[in-house]
Amino acid sequence: MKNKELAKIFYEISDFLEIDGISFKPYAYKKAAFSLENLEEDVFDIYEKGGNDALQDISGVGENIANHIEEYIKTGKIKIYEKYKKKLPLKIDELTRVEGLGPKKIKVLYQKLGVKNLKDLEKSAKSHKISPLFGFGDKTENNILQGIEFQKQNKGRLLLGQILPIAESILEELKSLKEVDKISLAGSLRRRKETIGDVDILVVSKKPEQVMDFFASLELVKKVLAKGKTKTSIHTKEGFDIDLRVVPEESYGSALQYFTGSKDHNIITRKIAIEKGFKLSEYGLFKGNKIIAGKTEEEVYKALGMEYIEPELRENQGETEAGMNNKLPKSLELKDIKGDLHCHSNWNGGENSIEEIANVAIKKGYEYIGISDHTKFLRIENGLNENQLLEQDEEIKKLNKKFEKNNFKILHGCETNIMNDGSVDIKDEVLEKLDYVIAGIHSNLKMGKKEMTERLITAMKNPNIDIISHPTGRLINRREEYQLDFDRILKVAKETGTILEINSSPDRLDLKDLYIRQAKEFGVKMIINTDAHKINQLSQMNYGVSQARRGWAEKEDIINTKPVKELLNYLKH
DNA sequence: GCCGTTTTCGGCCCGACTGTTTTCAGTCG
Repeated sequence: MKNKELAKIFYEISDFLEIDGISFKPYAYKKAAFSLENLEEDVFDIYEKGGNDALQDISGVGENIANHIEEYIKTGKIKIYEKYKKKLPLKIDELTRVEGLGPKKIKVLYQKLGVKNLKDLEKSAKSHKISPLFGFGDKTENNILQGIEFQKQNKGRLLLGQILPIAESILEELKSLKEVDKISLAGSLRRRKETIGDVDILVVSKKPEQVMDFFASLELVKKVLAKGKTKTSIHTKEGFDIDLRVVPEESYGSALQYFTGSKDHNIITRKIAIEKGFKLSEYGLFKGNKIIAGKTEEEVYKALGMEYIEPELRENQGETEAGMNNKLPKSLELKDIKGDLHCHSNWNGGENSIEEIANVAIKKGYEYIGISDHTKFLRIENGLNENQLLEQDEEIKKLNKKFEKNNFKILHGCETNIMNDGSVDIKDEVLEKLDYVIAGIHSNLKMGKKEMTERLITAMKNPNIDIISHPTGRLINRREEYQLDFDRILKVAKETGTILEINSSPDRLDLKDLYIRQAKEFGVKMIINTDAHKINQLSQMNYGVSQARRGWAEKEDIINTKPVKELLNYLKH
């Protein structure tokens, strides 16, 4: 699929144009890149079927960009992109990822100091060459250094949401081979960790050579790093590695247990085995030379004297002890989710109508869906004002009549903005009329800890605010959480009956696993929402569910596992 | 460079905040 490659190029062209001080064109390229990125169909196929005209049917793609795409399909290159790369030989994506650095600052840094990449940037900042520049200062220099440090910590790890769909499609391809008897993902991907270093796949096969040959010739392979009978490693075009291992049938379970990890979990389980007079390895659980378990994970855990431990829990956070005392959480499943209360429609910046969203929700088997559009402070998302919210209410009432026969209900909410003082940007008398209210922080993210905590607490004390969206504001690999006294937040959430969101968006996953577990211990209720801005994002619910599982949450902790009547009981009004 | 119930040109990308300035440019959501 070349869509992502092309999107990346257009994003870069957009940055180049911005550096050149050209207005509006960068916006056009960004829009086209965004469309391509989210396109379901391969742009090559679209071109093959309908030519240049079909390309221009893609939203944000006109004559010029269609020509660029055509040029790329035919020659593998785009001239103006090559020209810019020569003129400004910069690692633009690397540099713009540093928070506070945009195209204009990058241009100055390149012209005055010859900064081309992150390494140059760090060198210049450390030797204090940046602060004397016009328009820069001590604080900017410091922020740059902090930004670089943050990026370094996250190096080489991609988001779960980027990798899982690719890995699952490879899994499907391999599964279709008749030589493959059993197959599973392993490693951090199977544990649904929020970021993934590389992908591990385990296979049982009597003809490993054929499986390895097939795997090494997959379309997404950029380079084969190693290829043998039991292990093949490849580097993908997407920039991550996949290891495929073939293991004997009789030790499939112990191998899966071993390669799923985590490392700390494995150390603990091996210690437990030794205490019981066994030896645990990827080849099986042994008593002396005799194998006593290994075919399935279940029998391995059972032989070790514990309940089966779900992969998401295997982080050495007390799961083995809980497993021996029958105290593991009852695992939450995607099918337990009965609705999604954080969805944006085309009334604000979203893409689809309320009716379209409702129809997808019905198809998913949901009992309800909540529409929670942005409100007026967020101009760029076309946030709604009081009057528009009331108009929207009328539309939803009409639609609800239509959907009565489906036993399905649309709930009307909104996602208000929490201002600096903890108030929100919609009047209480309108909030009162809605089924529920979500409130979130979208501005002034760098407040001090005390102020930020007070800001959120004031919002939670508002009797009209039911749910706090993405409570800690992090963007994985890109932005730190707000500074918050999270214990106080949990205390006030419990006191006020405020629900905390587990946002399923793969770059948020906010609350994170650790906080989910804390919230559960505090008795704070949570809700898993997708924050979908278009209908296909409604399918990202699985990421929120696996995050909740990693946080030991059970059905009773998550309010949208409840039917609509019970759900409404958890809200404040 | 794209787009159109404002339709082939003239809008689009607004407003707050930060860090730098001393009236504002750059960045972010």
